[in-house]
Amino acid sequence: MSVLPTKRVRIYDVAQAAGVSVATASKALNDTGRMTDETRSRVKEAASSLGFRPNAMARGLIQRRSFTVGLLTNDTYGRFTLPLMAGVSEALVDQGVSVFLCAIEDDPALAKIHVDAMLDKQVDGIIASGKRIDRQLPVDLTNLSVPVVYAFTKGPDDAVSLVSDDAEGSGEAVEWLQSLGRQRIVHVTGPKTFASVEERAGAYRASIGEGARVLYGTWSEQWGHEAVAQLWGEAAEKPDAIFCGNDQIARGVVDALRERGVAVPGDVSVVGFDNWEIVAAATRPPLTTIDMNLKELGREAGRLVLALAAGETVEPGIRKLPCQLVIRQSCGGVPRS
Amino acid sequence: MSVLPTKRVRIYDVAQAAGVSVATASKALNDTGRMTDETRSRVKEAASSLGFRPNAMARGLIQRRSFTVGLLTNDTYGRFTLPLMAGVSEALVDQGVSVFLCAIEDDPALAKIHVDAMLDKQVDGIIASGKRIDRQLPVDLTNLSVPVVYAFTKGPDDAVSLVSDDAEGSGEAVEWLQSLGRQRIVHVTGPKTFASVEERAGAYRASIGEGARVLYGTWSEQWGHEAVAQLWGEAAEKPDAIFCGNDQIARGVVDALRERGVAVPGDVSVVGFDNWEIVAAATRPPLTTIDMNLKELGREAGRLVLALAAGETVEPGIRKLPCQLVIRQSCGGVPRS
DNA sequence: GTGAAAGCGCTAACAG
DNA sequence: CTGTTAGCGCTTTCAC
Repeated sequence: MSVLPTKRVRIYDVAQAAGVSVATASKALNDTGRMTDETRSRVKEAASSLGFRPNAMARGLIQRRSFTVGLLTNDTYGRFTLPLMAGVSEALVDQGVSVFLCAIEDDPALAKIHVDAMLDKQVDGIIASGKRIDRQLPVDLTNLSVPVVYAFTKGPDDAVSLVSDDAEGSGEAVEWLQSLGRQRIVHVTGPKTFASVEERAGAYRASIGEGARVLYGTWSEQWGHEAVAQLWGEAAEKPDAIFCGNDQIARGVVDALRERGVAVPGDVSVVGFDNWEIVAAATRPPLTTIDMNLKELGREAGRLVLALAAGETVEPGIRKLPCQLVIRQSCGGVPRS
Repeated sequence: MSVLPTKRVRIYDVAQAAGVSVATASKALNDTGRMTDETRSRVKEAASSLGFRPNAMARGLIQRRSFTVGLLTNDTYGRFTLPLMAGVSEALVDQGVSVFLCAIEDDPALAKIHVDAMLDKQVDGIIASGKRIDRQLPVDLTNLSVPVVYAFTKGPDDAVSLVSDDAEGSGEAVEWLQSLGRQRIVHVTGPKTFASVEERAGAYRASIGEGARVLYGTWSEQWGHEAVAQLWGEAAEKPDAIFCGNDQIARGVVDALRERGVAVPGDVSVVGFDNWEIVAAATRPPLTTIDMNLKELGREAGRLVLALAAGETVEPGIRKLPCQLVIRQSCGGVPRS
């Protein structure tokens, strides 16, 4: 593994090859300054034939920006962070901006190390993200010298924040169930302590009105089973649809229903939340669920930090991005055009 | 969202505050050069009281290194990349090295853009990783000017590569099953076209000897169900253990067995592969499985790329890192001390 | 139109 | 022991 001593070609070499000064070369390559088209293209040709690539550190030192942003997250599992990261990266890559991924594991000390490292490296901005919309990361990101955008995590009130619109997603789920003719829709969801749980439940109640029923539990398949046992253990008329707080619960519900001989979607329609592929697609039948559009959220976060970094003013506050119904087979029905 | 114009404090300010020259300040802070302890600590105090943080770009420009490495991956799902990334990051964070995450989605053009961007940013090294041990990334990383380490993806023969030891993991699984007294162990795995499938199957056959039986299929729960249908549909004596090629197959197998009234682990023990938490822990009963120690693999990759960057010589070739049996409940038995 | 010179913030010789 | 000097590779006034 010896590294060939291929000297990097500097702008100096390009200038020399093109027979101009370094200053002119710089201007030619950056499409700034004034010069004959001939000179400009001669320099550009020299550059490309030499394979010149500008040293980002030298350039950054002057321009005081690094074409780099940091993505801070405590979502070790990556379930939420990964699509978000993909979106961020996608929005930034053609601007030449790279992304530092910093996993901080809820450890304030680690978080500080990462933030300091990013600051030292002169990141143009930071995107803070997490696994819960209603929790802050264990680090103070205010007064940083670089702009911060909060995505899928709680930030200060005067910050720029991006979250998925849980209420809207919940509305889509219920609406779909109703459009399929379902009348007795129960909501089986996670712990009351999650803001998104209450947000989704609230929207569910608002859509259903009279007869709304919410069962709170944990974010597990296990709870899906228990909820079904509870509902089907009652004397009352059974639900004909169950809207679940996430895909794991939904999978538990579907499995439990099948084990009881209840047909899904024949007798009961089930909707999940998250569109976590590994869970939703493996369920029998595959889950119709709500996708939070995390990738789009990431893209938007990327665009916003960049705008902020460029000095543009961005209205602070919480932006809610719409969710999207993903139709598979657990409800019956076919995708709307 | 206005950015306060907090001027960054430069080493110049520290020097002035401590009443020394910039050169001395630099030496004091980097613990290089010679000077009285008094001077050194006076400078350090000045630095910390001013909240001085060196500008990494300026430093990098001189030292020709950026304290940054790039992690290239085509594993969009993150199932393999995330633990790996966590390991890389963990190994590097206290060396002050940050990680660029570049998701390239099997797109050669995108890959090139990312590689170029990393090179422009003077990364100290690149770690190439993927979702398959036997496939190369769609980009040529040879002759780069920075060291490259391949982790969980195929690299050139003379490169430094890190993979999990599939054969060893397979051996651990079979050994565990045998130590539990299982006699008729069948291997249900993925497509023959995966090198890791053949590697695991080969080791399985070697351990079992006479009576080994391998069923190839797809990496899905669905296939787990089908395999059980096939095995239990035969007249022959049933297996008393099934070693699966991954956790999804194992979950399918366990579910299918339960649906047939076969007790797991009472009648049949099941072992998975991957230790993908969301699958392994949600299976009823939770899966005993083989963990590929991807995080450790990431740590090692981080260490190696840094060593290479520091000019150390690292023996090229493929390093196989051991897997680890994770005992849950699908086999019976209790963890060995 | 083009180039000489200054300098981004820091480190590394080399003097003193 | 400490300070002066010279850059790292690039962009950017400002003369010519």
